Order: sequence, then C-alpha cells, then structure tokens
Amino acid sequence: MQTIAPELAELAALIADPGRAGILSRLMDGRAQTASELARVAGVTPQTASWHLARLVERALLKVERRGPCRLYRLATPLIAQMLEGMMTVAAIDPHPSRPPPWIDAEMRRARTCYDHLAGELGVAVTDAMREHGHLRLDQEAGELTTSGRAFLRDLGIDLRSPTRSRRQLCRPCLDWSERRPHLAGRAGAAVADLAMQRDWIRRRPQGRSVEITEAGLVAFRDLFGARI
Amino acid sequence: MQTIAPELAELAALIADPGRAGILSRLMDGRAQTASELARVAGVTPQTASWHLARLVERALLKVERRGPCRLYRLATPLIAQMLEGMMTVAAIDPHPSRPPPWIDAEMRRARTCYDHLAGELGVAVTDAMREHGHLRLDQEAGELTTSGRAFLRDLGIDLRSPTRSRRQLCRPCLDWSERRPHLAGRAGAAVADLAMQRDWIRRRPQGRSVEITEAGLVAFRDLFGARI
DNA sequence: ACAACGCTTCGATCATGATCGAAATGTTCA
DNA sequence: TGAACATTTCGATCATGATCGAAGCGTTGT
Repeated sequence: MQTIAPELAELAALIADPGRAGILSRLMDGRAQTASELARVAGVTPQTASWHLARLVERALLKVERRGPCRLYRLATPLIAQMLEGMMTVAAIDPHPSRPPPWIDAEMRRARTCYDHLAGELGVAVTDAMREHGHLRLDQEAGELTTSGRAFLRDLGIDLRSPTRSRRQLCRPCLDWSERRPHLAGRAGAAVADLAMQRDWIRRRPQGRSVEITEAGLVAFRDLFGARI
Repeated sequence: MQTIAPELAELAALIADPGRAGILSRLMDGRAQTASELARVAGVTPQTASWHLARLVERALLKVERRGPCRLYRLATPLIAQMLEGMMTVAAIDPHPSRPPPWIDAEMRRARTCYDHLAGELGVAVTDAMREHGHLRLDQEAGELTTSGRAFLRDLGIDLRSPTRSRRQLCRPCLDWSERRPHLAGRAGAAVADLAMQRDWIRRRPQGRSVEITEAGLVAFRDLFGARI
C-alpha cells in the first residue's frame, strides 16, 4: 500500500524545528518579512535563518521576493496558513492540564490577526456579536452569512463582491487557538479586518501578530457590532 | 512576544517521523488498530512502534483501549483527523513538478475512506454529482446542503437528525489530496459512507484505507447519485 | 498454576540535521 | 569603482532521537 505518509513526515519535519515554526508562526499574519527580522524572531543567527528559509522556500511553504538588498518572505498560499491554523489548534490543546499551560502573551490573546482576519478575544467577540444579531451562522466546521449579515456589512461600506473571481469562500470558521472557539474567517473575515485597519480601529504592533485596539476601535466594536469587549 | 511556536514545533516533530506519520495515516479511516498492525504499517519492530505509540498517546493524538491482550489505538478526536487532512493536502502538492510525483496507489486513488467519509475518485464523483443535481453547494472552504439535498438523502433512508446533540457540522468540504478538489465531509459525508457500507456498495479492503466498489455499488452510484464513475 | 501471546521497558548504538564562525556573493548608492 | 549592507555558502561541531536486541510485564486460556 502506497500512501503519502513519507511526504507527510517530510512536511512535518519542516515545521518541527522551533526556529522554522517561529518563522511560519510569524508569517501567519500574511505580511512579508525580511530574513533578518525572521532570524530575530526565530532566535538564531542570520546564516542559520537563511538555511531554514531556503528549505521552506524549496518545499514551497514560503515564497520570496527581492526588494533591493533585502529578501521578503511570505507564506506561499492561503492553504499553508489554513494548514498551520489547524496545527496550532491542536498544538494549543494541552494534553496535560496539570502542567502549567503554555503561557500566551496577553496582547496576543487580546487581539491579533490570523493570516488576514481578526483573532483572539476581539475576533471571537466580533464573531459572537454578529452571530447574536443574526448576521452570521457559524460553528466549528462551516459558516454562512445571512441576508441581514450581508446588509450589515454593506452598510459598513464593505463590498463583498470585489474579488469576484476569487474562489475563496465568503464565510468560514477558524478555530481560535487561544480562545478555543471559532471566529469569523474567509473573505468576510478579511473584509472586516481590512475595514478595522482602514478606519484605525486597530493598529498593527511593530512586531508580532498582535494588534492594538484604539479608543475609536473600542467604541466602534461595541456600538456598531455590539461586541462585548 | 510569546507564541505557540514551541508547541507547534513539538506537535510537528511528533508527526515528522516516517513511522509515526504512517501510523497516523493508517488511522485516518477512523478505525482502531492493534499495535502489531501499526508496527507492520510503519515498517518497524513492535518495540519501536510501541515507543512511537506511547509518544502519540502521551501527546493526546491517539487514544488507546485494551481489548484482551491487545491494545487498540485510534485517533483521539476528529480534530486530529482534520489537522492531518490539512497537512496531507499540502504534502500532496509536489513543489518540484519535474521530479517524479509521489506515486499514489491506484486503489487508494480510486476509492478510499477519509476518516469517516468517501474520498478519492469515488468521493469526488459522488460530490460532483450531488452538486450538479442541486443537492449541494460546496467549495474549498465551506458547504451547504440544499432542501433538495436533504430530501434526496432522506429518500435514501438517511436520517440526518440522528446525532442531534453532536456539534459536528452537517456539511463540510474536505480537500481530496489525490484529486486535489473538495469532496463531501461532515455528518452528511459520513452518513453517505455509512449507507454505502451498509448496502454493500463498497467494502473495506482488509488493510489500508482503500475500499472496493462492488458491482451493486457501481450501479447505485451511477443510477441513484448520477455519479460518473 | 503455567504456558502462550502481545506489548512495553531498558540499554547501547548510530544517523540525521541544527548550529555558528568565517568567508563569499550580490545589491545599492555615492 | 568602491564602500556599506543584507544575505548566503561552506565547514566543522555537537545534540537529539530513532532503532533494535534482550528482558520484563500483563492478560488469556488450558
């Protein structure tokens, strides 16, 4: 019997190094990063990071583009992000509740981006609010935007038709690894995150995936969305 | 910045061994297997397999139950299967199309089970047929069973309300790693696979995840579902 | 109780691959 | 052209963990 087990092992081995896992984790926000920054995140020297990055690119987990003397690395496809999401969800489950659980940075847990949508307490709160207002149906495996939900987003100025040719799903759940409950992902999730960024409701912190919720953002998420944050 | 990168690496390391990857791959059909059988699949001695299995159980990827002198191992939760699905999907993408692609066993590609639903050419054909008949809407990230679809399954004798308390989604896409296109998963997918098994349309082969399509099955899938297989 | 069987633990060996210093490459700008 | 900078390549070292033989454990059936 021939299976893809060898390829599975090979792929897993690529993620099994703490440095490379850190790099992939860092790139989960969908942005591109320089080799130096990724070396810093991984906690290794630039030459070691270079070796790791070469392997990740060779296996097509990352793609690289040259910008001047720098090289910018990013996840090759959303499929990679989706796979990592799935793995992080399992990784976040502590098999030994007695052991001190992996301490998760408070800012990270509060609000962050997950590839291109909102995650953490903020992501889950926004999702819950939309669900309670009948905008959304979502569980651990699938999601659906209601008529009211489409109208709600349209009123916020979100045009969901924009990337029409995209095969990407409108509305999809993503299991939040810090909250352990699903939050909104897919095109709708990305659109909400974009909007929040554009209106300065959230700001990316210079490093890491965590984001800062501005005063205006707090008001907006509470009043416009009805989120309890 | 604290992330779950270390836990991600640890989890990946667990899958990164060819033996363990083989074991996990073997258990993707959702059935339980003895340690001996898994040792055989992994291509290692029983004592080595025992060591691998202990690590997988300790990390809660597998659960074990004793049946007489044997120990039966199975995937701990459907979440694990879902994670492995995601990884296999990426693993099946050959980063170097020039290299000979991982040769996939013909029986495996033809028809197999993926945790608890149909996969391979059969799974995709059934899914396509249901889609073409308006029973199903499905793309790479989400799925929905139409009214006609519910009626269709009901007429086949499938009661989808049965596991009511289950939080599991009715209808969900699963990216087929051999066909590289989504097939039907979720409770509906499992129900179809169950039905096919009960009516002897498909038979599990003694070892491996591939299944045999019976003569009656070929007729049923073509006539009842309209599948082109 | 004893033998048969499946599985696990122990101990020693061995291979893989992660790491960094040193040096080379390549790009931009003056 | 040459200096400054980011990145990569090379080479040597070192740690981790996969492996199997031998022995031990636990369950079942006679």
